[in-house]
Amino acid sequence: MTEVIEPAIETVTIDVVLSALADPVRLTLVRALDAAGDWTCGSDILKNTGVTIGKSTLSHHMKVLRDAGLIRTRVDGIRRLVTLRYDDVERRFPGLLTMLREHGPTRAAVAAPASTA
Amino acid sequence: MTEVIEPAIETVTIDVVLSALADPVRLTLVRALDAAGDWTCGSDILKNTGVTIGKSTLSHHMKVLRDAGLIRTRVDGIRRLVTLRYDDVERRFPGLLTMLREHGPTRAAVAAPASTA
DNA sequence: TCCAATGTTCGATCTGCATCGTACTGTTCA
DNA sequence: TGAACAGTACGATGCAGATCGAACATTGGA
Repeated sequence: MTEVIEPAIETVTIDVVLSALADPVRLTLVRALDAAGDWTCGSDILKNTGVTIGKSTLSHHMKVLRDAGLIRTRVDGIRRLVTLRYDDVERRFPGLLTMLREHGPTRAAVAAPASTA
Repeated sequence: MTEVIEPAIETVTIDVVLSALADPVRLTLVRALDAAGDWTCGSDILKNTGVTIGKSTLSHHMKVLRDAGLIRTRVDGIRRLVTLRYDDVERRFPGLLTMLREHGPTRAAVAAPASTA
């Protein structure tokens, strides 16, 4: 039940949030966490999203998202469960996550793996 | 009165917008254009913001912002006047520009140029 | 006790992009 | 005509960050 340290939402600046969301992989992760709507572990996210990156890279991205105040991490036995800090983020940046939700993933990002070629 | 080509706001994706806003210089430019609220030329923006970059770099940033649907450019004699596509952007990404406006520039970004050193 | 699974940390590498300088275009004005 | 000005285009450079692999820590089972 140990909580991993995270910044208070009031201290998070929009500059950091925008930088965190500017990366396509991280954007995919955030959308996946939003869709899941519940505590999810890293390896499951990789399976669900189909993103093919190493676990060290995933760990790096998670840290960026955590430092940006976007996700919360909880230790549960062998794994780290993460979830979107939806309420916190919506309180500080109203409409931001809603925007991501309504403007779904870009076609290219979705159709990329199994194309007709 | 020639208008420089710009993307239709409906074709602009949030991925591109987030990438455009992730750069601190471009964020400063957007805020400056928002504060100006009117057609402004590039060299004036540099003066007003105190940003110290070459004109070719400024031109590059303007192109990124234009391609992201955030600004509009108009040719006026010897100079290019730019303005924020406020209504367009607010229509497609409600709350985004409001968010930038309310969450003003980070302290570090403001105090940087004229320090005590 | 040992092993497999999940993540983190750290160093190395590689790529994308911000920046610069130069050359060039187009415009205004003397 | 030519000079000055505003901006673009392009190639080169440097740096930040995305990625990887290996080593390590921790936990849960067999």
